[in-house]
Amino acid sequence: MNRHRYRKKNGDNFRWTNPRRDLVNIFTKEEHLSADEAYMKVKQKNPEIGVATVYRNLDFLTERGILNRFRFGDVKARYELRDLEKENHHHHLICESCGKIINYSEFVQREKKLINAMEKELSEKHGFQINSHQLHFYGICKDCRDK
Amino acid sequence: MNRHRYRKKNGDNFRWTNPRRDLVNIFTKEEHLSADEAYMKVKQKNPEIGVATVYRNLDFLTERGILNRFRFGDVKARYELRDLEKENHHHHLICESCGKIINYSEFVQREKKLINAMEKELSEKHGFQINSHQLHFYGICKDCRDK
DNA sequence: TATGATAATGATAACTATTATCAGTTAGTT
DNA sequence: AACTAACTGATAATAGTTATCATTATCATA
Repeated sequence: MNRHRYRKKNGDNFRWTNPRRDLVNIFTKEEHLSADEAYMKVKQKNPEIGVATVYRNLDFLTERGILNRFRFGDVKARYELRDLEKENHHHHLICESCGKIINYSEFVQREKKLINAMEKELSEKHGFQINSHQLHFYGICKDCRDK
Repeated sequence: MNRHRYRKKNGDNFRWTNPRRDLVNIFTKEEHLSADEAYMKVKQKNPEIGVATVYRNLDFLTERGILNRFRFGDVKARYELRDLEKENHHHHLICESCGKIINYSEFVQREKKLINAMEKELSEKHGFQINSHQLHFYGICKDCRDK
């Protein structure tokens, strides 16, 4: 009886551990952290934690659809909480000078129409099943321009 | 006299060397190569070449606007010749299963309108000077679905 | 055409981000 | 309480890239 409950609750027997909870908490406060940045943050709460655990759990959370993983111009991967509500759907402006990342959610409505049409045509034409899309703008942010 | 000619010809005194020529040639034949893949290819023509030279020149060519550098889901960077003519403007479908990259150029007209509008508004609102954009679709390609 | 200046190269060491291994720990189940 | 499997932290290993440095190649001028 409990067994079924448990199984039901978390699909394939994973455990909701402290490192996982901590990571998610951190990403509710700050976005676009890389693995090492996230590692620093968790360490403040739990100094015992190892890097490997952070990497493993960033993978874990990404696979489970809790985090999004991005690779902007940088070598290192960056993460953010997945936006479950459509209202939060957004894309990114990336500053090529300082690396700053800005979210924007303007145009989501207009974009959605186009994206839907594209997904339809592309899947028909290329037999490609589209799961997600990323629209990135690269350029120079205000601060860097002012300098 | 010669001096002026020379200076004029190649802005800040770079030299159009064999490794650079070879790399560009390779990318006219094949796209989306990573540094190590490109290295293998140039080596066939010039076995003396070193990896460092390849990395350096991929940077060089990217900075000079001759190549585009991308980072798809993968850690490694991939390159393609920059499309100078508008007709070649395209984006990418990336298979999350096998890593295959497909170019597509459908919707470029419709997209352009939206992108222009976005660039305008985003630059006004965020003071961000946009230099380029990338639109990537992630999903599963036909071959992988059929398996 | 010799020369001096400097751009570019190749070998290799160093570095950064990430992944694999493994023994020990923890949590959930019986 | 005992068993099992998930998870952890330490650490070694790997992959991709960058830095260093001595040598070579190229061009502009003497």
